[in-house]
Amino acid sequence: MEKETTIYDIAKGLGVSPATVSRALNNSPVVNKETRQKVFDTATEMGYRSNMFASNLRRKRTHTLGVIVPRLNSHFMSSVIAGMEKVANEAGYNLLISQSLETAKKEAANVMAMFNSRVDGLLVSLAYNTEDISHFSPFIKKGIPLLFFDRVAEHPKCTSIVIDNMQAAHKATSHLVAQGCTNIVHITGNLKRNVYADRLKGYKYALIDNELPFDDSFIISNDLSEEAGMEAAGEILKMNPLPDGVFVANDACAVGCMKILKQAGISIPKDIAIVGFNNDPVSRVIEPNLTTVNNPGHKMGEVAVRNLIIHLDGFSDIVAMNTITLNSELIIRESSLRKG
Amino acid sequence: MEKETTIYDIAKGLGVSPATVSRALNNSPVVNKETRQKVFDTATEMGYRSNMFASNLRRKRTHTLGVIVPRLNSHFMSSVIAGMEKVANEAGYNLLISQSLETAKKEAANVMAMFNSRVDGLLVSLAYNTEDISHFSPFIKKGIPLLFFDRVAEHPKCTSIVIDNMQAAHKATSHLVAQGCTNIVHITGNLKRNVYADRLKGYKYALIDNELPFDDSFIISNDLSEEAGMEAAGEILKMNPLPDGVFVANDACAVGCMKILKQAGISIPKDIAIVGFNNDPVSRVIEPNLTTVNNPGHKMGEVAVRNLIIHLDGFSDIVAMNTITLNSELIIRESSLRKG
DNA sequence: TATTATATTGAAACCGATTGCAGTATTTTG
DNA sequence: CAAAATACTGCAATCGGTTTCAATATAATA
Repeated sequence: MEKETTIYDIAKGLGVSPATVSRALNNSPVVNKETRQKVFDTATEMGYRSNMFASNLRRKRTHTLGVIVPRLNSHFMSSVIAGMEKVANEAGYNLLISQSLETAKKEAANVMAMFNSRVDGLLVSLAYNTEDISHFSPFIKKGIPLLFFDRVAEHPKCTSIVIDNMQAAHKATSHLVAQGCTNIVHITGNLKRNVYADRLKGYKYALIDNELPFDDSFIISNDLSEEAGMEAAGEILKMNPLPDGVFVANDACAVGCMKILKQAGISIPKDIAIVGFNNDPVSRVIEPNLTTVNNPGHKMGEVAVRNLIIHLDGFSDIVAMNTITLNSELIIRESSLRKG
Repeated sequence: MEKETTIYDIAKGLGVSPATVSRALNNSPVVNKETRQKVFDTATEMGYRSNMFASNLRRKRTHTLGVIVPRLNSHFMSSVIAGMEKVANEAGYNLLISQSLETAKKEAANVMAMFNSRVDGLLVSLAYNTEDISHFSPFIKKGIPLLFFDRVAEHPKCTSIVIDNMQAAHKATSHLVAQGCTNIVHITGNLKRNVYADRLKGYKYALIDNELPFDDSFIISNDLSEEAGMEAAGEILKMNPLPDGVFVANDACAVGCMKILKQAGISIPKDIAIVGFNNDPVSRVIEPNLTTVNNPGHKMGEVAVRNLIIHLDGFSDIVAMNTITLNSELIIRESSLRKG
């Protein structure tokens, strides 16, 4: 196990000082071009690699971004992460990723771990049951940039990256109405999370705008898992009269719901039209194919990291914009098409 | 932006030396229990957090594991990552994750990045077109543990975590035979990757063991995407006589294949029985539900990281086992059930 | 030619935790 | 009571870059 070469070795081998080597390796303009070239040459020759700890210790920058997500293994989230990784990698940043497994407790623990790892910035999508964001205060106090995406929290110092959930839900619901639905059930998650609260609002306003009654008893709230969707379908089947449309806040739950409805002999979309949310791969597999809202996860990840890095590199000391909204669009498939 | 507190601050505030503070914080047995308690108290009181760079610089350990995967946004891979994250987090390790996007070039770049980040160990699943593993030599030369999972490479110094792909494929194929199939097509990926080569072997030996002919023209090789599956279905439809079974090396491709076959009026499983691989969520959504091999991604991630950490913590200086094989099982669903 | 500006380099002090070695105080043993 | 063992604690070097400040050499200007 040979020893690591350091700038001191390079310096000795070249008869210059470590200071010069350091400057040369960092492309400092003050060092002579020939010297720099010589340094680079011997560096590669000796198999030198920079010791990031020494560097970080001195510079107090880690070039590492923390990411906390509820779960890694959903299509949407892994797309987000993929987008983040792409941009971060290109910009020379590392990603430290952890999952809260949907609990506020683990989220708080992860936040502290990230804090102790001294990440340069933190990207967060909140857990299902996070009540308040006081556990992020170490970051806010220290002025370390904190950025929320998808499941966001309001905070004057934090940027949020979202889609317009209300508008998307409005479109989805209006689409159902346009297809002739008048009794539309909405299945949603924890209303403390903006994404679900906003989708509910969009649903509600769409009904109102279309002069349909809004009825609390048409709202089913659960954890949006596939199993929960199956249970929700059971409830729907008991309703009298039977609803003729269902807008579900994610695709997994919509799929579970569809499975049971189909088993019960309901024809989709003829008896009940269904719209999901996220555009997960399953939405193009279930039969009939699921109408859904495309949630641009990959792009969201890219935008989030790019934004954070720009901020870190000091190019936008201006007032960081507080909310960035990405476009999403309704993808209409057979599960909701009752006309033409 | 208040200044960071260091062990020096704690030392000063307590009238002891930094050395004692360091030892106390690391639970060294030599320091007096009362002293230790006092150190811990003032540490929390002053809002101390350890500076990992200083510590890493001195100890030459990063407590960070590198992970390189082909893509993050597949169900299998995100499950693996989730499992890894769980174990790593519990053991106080960080995860540095990057994706090769299935190209050997980016894989090599990521390896170097990991090397320069001085990860304590590296976990890799190879890219689609990686030809040799010479780009890992910096790790091997330096004796930094390198562990492959799923898509592995043979190397005397590296541990591999896999499932028994050959056996799984053998079971899958034999199952098709047991269902009365005699003309079985196999759709596979790049045969340089063990997973696909082994699945092909399993398919082949199953045919032989069941006294069916093995025919090269029944092998379709592509990139296993859903689109590729659709194209493959086109080829299958042109075959004369029409095959009565298809074993596909992953679920996404199997799904694409099924879509086209169904469109063409083929009845699954009556005309053609189908088996996939991985047990992706789509396999329980497509109709008929897809028979597939359960690939325990989450567990694979857990085992990989646990193994690596045990190795790093020096508990298994013995001869590290070279291959760990996890169990997988065939999950039989309607897409292949022609009897009983 | 003397003076000033410019270019390039080096010495040494950091950054913050860890650890070998030595020192002191207290307790145990002979 | 002296000698030896035990229990803590502190000093100071170390890890490997970065950066301030001063020094020297060379070129430009008066």
